[in-house]
Amino acid sequence: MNIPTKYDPSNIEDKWYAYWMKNNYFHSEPDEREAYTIVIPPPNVTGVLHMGHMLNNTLQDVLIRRARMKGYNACWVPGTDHASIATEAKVVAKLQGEGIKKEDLTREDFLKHAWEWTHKHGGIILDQLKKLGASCDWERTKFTLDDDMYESVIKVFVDLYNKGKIYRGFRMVNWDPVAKTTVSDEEVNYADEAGHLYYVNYTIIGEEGKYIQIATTRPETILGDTAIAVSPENEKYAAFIGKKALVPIANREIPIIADDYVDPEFGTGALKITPAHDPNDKEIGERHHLEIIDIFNEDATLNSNGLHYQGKDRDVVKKEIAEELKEKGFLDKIEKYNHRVGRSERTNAVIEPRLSRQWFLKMKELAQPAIDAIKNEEVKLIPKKFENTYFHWMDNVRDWNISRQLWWGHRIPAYFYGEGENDFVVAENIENALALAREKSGNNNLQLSDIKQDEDALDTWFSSWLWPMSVFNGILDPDNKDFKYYYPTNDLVTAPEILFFWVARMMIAGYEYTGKKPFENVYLTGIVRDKLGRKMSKSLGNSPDPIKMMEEHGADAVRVGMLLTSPAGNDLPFDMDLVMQGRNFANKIWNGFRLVKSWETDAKKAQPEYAKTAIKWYQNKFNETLEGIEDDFSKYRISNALMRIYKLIWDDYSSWLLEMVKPAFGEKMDAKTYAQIIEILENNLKVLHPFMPFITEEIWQYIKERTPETAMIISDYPKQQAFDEVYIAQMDQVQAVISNIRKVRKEKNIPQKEAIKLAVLENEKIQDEFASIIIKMGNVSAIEKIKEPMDNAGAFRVNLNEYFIPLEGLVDEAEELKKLTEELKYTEGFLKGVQKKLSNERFVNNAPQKVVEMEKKKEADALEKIQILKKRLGID
RNA sequence: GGGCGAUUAGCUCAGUUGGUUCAGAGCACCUCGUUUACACCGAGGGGGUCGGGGGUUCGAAUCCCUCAUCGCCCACCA
Repeated sequence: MNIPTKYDPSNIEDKWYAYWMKNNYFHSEPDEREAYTIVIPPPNVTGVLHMGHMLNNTLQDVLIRRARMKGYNACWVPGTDHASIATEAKVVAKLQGEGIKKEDLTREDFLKHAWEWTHKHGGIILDQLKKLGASCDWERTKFTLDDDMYESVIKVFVDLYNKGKIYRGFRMVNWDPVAKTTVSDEEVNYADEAGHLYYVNYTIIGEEGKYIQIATTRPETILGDTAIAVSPENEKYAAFIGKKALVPIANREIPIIADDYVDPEFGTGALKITPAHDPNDKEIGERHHLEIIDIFNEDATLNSNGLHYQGKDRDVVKKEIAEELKEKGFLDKIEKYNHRVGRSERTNAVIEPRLSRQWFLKMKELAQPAIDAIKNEEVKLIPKKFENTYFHWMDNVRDWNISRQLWWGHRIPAYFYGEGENDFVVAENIENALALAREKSGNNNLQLSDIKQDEDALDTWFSSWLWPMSVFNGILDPDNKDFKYYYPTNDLVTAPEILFFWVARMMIAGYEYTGKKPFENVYLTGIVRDKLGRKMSKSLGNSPDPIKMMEEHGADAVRVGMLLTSPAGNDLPFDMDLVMQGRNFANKIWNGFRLVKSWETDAKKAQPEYAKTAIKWYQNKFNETLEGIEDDFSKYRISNALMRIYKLIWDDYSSWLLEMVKPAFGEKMDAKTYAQIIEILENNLKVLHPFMPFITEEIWQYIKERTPETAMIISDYPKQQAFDEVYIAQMDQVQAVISNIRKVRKEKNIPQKEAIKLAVLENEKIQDEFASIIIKMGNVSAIEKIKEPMDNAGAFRVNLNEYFIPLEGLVDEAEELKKLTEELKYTEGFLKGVQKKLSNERFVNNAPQKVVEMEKKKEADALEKIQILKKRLGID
């Protein structure tokens, strides 16, 4: 067999993914084992894989593969999200490129285009995940617009409506009067712009000659005023509260109210309230049940409420109305004033806040179980620091605006049968709606053609909040086998940005519909950034192409690169160097395997002492590491766990164990050692498999016979066994001795090939058991025990043992003395510190016994060391 | 403006209830090395008054106060 010196993942990775698929290892069906379930955060159906997905899905795959190997029935449900806003925007843009306007299409035609688009681009991202090695149960792939998923959403809407949780109300939207459309918050750019503050007097009814002065940047909205608000703490206006004022020009009477929102220090301390045209005014209006007067048309010209300004643009009106106010004596003064103005990203038009009728879900009560769940740790957020943010948001949760003015999505199942505000019913389908409508209206002559479904679609999150339930059909058929088996799921891996949009809402829905949490642990990843700390984005062009990266360096290398510096909740400063580190690691593993593979065995040969010792040590070390990894995983310190196995394989296994047991050149290895090394290698691979699935599966085939029932991916994870810490510590000493020998070799230019002698002062405490290791690794011809320090030798001390390497003619005595003197000086200083501590009564009395004992041992050791050093220096 | 969090080696980060191994890891860096797995390597090495200041304590990277700087979320003030 000819194994290349460099590991080449390019063919290997696809080969094994195909093999795993062929043998259906990813698929899960309920059985007697305990389930371990993850539902994927569904990516946009037409999206492409970016670095954020890479991180997120690598983590999920690590968790699922580990669970699978640990004997759980592991199920990772993949799927995609219809992403109404993003997808509809893409389809609209695509149609526009073809000269087709959305307004010219019927809903049905538009949706046809949208489905075409979805089928063309949909699911690409899922295929890309396969390249990464994601072991999803592809047979369970779901799309949020699948029929059953759609039905679940509608069922939930109807149910919540019937429970009185869903209502129609008004919401301030960002209205672009040029494009005549709403734009999302993300599409509004705020900037400071120069403007004016107008001081206007409103006369008070019944108080002859008295007026209340307000300051406003928008005098044109005066015609929509329905109140004047002052701070309840503001004594200046206390007498006016409850009275009425007259709106200038319009000559309407409006109440003077008290509201905490008003800052008594700003402007005049009195605020005109225009609920139809300002988000804050709207809220104040709701608190005080104020009238709403909308004065604008779609293009921001004034409507009939604008009186004689009807038909004129808002900016024109601003100037003209200021003039009129001035003429009539209402305008006190105009000040220059800079304020923040929002402009539409698309048209640069000044955004007009506009009231729009929307569907809302009442959140306050629904949210309570989700708050409690985090409080009593039924659901854990990892890292914990997000809990504060979570509570802050949940405690102040607002009603959820669940309608979107889009076609691509779940159409709101509300059916209108008349023009009245309440002439609608909510039902799963139009037939039920008709029956309900007849009942509600009392009109039995209503026909299907008389009722019209709401045009709007639901917010995408209104479908994804059901995801952990609906992927198992838990909404439509809560008693089904799958749902009962897999739900609640175990871990959720997602980004903190959607903690509220998604995670919190899934919890809300979970408790509302099952009474159970949807998942146990929420692992929140960070944002993948570039080296300069910038968020990776298309527009910056700083995001590497993950597919290309995996093709060039292997998915294993990329996975390692992603995980190496990604503690939970921290941003991940991505650097290609990390992938290189992953690639180098793969190569290291590969070559370690090549070495083992190259050894020939001799069944008649007895196991040498050094091999026996080395293997005993490694097995202890392995179990110590395994314990650490278990601990890391229990705390979701995934990168730490990876670092442990990285160091175990690179340092302990490759640099130490393999070198320790390596047979001399031209010699064969004893069969027992070889068999043990193979077992060790296999266990290493198993622990590594969740992180680097491909290379481990590849190497495994050379050391085990492969049948469909025995693949690395479904092998048993090593069980952690007891280990001897003392034995590990003893080997640490041995390794320190070997390092010191190498150091002396380096200083004195003695090549490793040249055997040296080693002497150790008789008082040594290290067992002879380890001598064979020192002899082999240090290329020592013999270890001699001596009674007196040796001259003309390279000397070093490990703990309280002093070693000498005879170096006739190579030793600079003056240099040696200097080193010894320095060491003595340091140790004496150390001793002084320890003794000072121990002579402090308060320390001895207050510190725990264990700590005091430790200090005493330090003191004794230091004293002994000082004696040794002094002896060497000839001081007695 | 309100809330939350951070600041430890050149970089990215550990450091679990204050006390063994408390100043660590990986990468980067420096020196030497083509020795029979690997130069995508080996061996050895240097590097931090734990952001500044003050306090509590026998003892502080760890607890408290304060200042500075930086992030995130929310509201973005007539």
